[in-house]
Amino acid sequence: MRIAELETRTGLSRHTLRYYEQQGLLGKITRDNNNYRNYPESLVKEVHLLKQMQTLGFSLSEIRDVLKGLRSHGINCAQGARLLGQKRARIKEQIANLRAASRLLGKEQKRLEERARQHGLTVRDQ
Amino acid sequence: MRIAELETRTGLSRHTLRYYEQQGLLGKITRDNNNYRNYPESLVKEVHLLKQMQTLGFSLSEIRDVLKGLRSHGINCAQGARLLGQKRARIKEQIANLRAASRLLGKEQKRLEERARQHGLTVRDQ
DNA sequence: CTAGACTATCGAGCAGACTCTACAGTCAAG
DNA sequence: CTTGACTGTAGAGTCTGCTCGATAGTCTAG
Repeated sequence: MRIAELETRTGLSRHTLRYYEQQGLLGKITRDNNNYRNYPESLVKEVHLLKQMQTLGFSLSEIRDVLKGLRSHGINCAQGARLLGQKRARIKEQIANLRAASRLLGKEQKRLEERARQHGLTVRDQ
Repeated sequence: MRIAELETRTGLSRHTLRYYEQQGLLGKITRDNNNYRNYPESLVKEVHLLKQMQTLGFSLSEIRDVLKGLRSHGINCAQGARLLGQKRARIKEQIANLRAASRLLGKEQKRLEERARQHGLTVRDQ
């Protein structure tokens, strides 16, 4: 597919897509005779994973490593698997962190709601 | 406490601490007669929360709002509580995302391990 | 053959979050 | 009273991750 399609299907701008390619995040993109990029179908999924990992706080270079691992069919499988294992461990940690933060914020939230009530104000959902 | 102590107790550099203050993340810091900052004990905890939230992908300005909310004793309690509620909602979303990502990576990890085995390689933990 | 849509490269610019350097005031110890 | 550790301000520089603009090649329709 061409860049316009990938653009609409991933929600990223062409600028960003080309930037990602340049940063080695998308692997080798083949070109047509006219020098236009020809993205493989599979990239849509990869880009979605990329975005997801990004919202989870992974840096582009970390994501590059993971995607590289996923693409390593035939070679470096063991290494790729190890890398994914590491990322999963980090994700597990993050979940624990999130739970802790949520608990803490929940406690503070309650406190503030209590105070608000004392001030005669009503707490409304936005 | 002075900046050196806060530095060691939070693991942030003095540069970063002053930067955070300048960005309004630490609230109003009082000064001694010599113009040295005098940080309250409570800041240690706040900075820890700050760091935690940051690893969770919150921006400094979002964190500023949350910390402001926590500090709003007496005023804006309702608003602070609402804000915390919003952040918690976002955290909940993130947990769901993380779970999904972990599942996905787990599947890929298995696949790669399988392939590695086929290639006669052993998967070792790092 | 030309207009318009699409594609390409290259380089500049920008926001966020630091990080560092230069220069100067404060203070306790010797 | 000086030295050295500590503190302060101000401003420049860095790195990441985009984002935009200029300029130019390609292709399809009329």
